[in-house]
Amino acid sequence: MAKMNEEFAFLVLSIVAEIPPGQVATYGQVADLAGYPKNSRLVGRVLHQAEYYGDYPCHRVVNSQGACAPNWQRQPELLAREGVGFKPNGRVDLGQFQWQGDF
DNA sequence: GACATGACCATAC
DNA sequence: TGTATGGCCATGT
Repeated sequence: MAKMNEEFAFLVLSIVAEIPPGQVATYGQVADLAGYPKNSRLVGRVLHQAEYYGDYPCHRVVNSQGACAPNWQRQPELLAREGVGFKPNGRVDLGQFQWQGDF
């Protein structure tokens, strides 16, 4: 498919690709950087299709709670491999690993 | 074309 | 602090 605004998708993917290893970004953050602070849902949409668009570190994007995709078991594993630490509750420590690359 | 769903976020109580 | 509600937009049926 990939019929959504490629502009938005490209921005999101570009931002995701700019996330350094060992760090993560939230959907809202990526959406804001992409210029659509309200379209955080579309970020998830794009990320879901990210592999369709190409190879992007979509696993470095988590929700506001620092939790990974509900049905994506691979994500925490990839993040852990990147060096991202997880809390006992299974969520990423945003206060320590959230990407601050654009502020 | 309309309805329901979703890898969500922000606000309100 | 935790739950509840509204809003945004694309996708699939």
